[in-house]
Amino acid sequence: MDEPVTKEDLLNQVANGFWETFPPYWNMVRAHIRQVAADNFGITVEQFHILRQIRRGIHSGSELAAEKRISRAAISKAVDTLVNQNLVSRQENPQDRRFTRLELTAEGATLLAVIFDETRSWMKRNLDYLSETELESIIRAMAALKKTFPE
Amino acid sequence: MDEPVTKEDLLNQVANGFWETFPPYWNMVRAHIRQVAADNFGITVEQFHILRQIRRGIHSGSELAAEKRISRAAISKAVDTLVNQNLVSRQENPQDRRFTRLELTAEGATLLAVIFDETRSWMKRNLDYLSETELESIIRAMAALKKTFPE
DNA sequence: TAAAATAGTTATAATAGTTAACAGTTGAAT
DNA sequence: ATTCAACTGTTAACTATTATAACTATTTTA
Repeated sequence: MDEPVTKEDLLNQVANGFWETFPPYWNMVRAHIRQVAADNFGITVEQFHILRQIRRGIHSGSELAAEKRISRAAISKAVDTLVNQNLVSRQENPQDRRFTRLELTAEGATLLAVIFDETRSWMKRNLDYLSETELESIIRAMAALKKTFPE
Repeated sequence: MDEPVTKEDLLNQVANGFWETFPPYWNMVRAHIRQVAADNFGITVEQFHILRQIRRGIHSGSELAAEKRISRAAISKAVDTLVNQNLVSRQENPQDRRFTRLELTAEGATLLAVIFDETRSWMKRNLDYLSETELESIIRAMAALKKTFPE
């Protein structure tokens, strides 16, 4: 009677454990990004996320707003500052002229790659304390979590 | 040669998979909290986190600031609004009068419990699509991740 | 006991978000 | 074909959140 067996038990364990795991880990990563991105490149964590989404293939403001769940107006202003820093370019889309296609500039792509590399190294150093079995469970957990995303 | 075997491979899989998993999941949860907390109770996600930390046993502003990695001044103002809403009380600490001990009021504790319950139900509905094996891998992954936290 | 350190607050300024209103563009229903 | 609805992106006005710096009060330490 010391092992959880029912699915209900497992669901409760995940729901309860969530708060002690995800927010602290996420805060830790954010703090690292903030340090690397702000101290070395003068961009904020939020700007980093916008650059990241553009690299992922999200090229319109509305999609960015939906992804980050903030207003289009807020995205418009945030993109403004990235364009002023020459990290992002706006281009008219001839197919549908309502859209403005956002692209990383060469400078933006390089900056993002540096931050990603730095963060990957830091993350790997951090995870190196774990066993191969533990790493495998994290990989399986990530695959499972993706299934719960909407749409 | 289609299965990863070295630890280096596993570390890379975790570091690369991170971005497609943690930020979207965290955004999803945040959006849910925002909806429940804002629409029903008029508090923001950040205020919810402060209430949550106080319930966890963090009772001073400086500790809250360190945990959330924001300034003491910002915490002071955030606590102000929670006190004005009668969700948190400030009490002088006779042992060390520099400190102000923060406590949840009865109203604050109730509100927090309602949001937690609601979020747990939502999270469980969401995770219900997963198999027991998948849920177990998430539980193991959370335990592993905790080991990487500092201090 | 004087000096350094700590907790918390206030004032000011910058940043980032919101809603509302608007212009331009596209698609769809008559 | 034309009008109407929907969508994209922007601006304006406002609010909220944060940081920095200066300050008070208190405690610790050298």
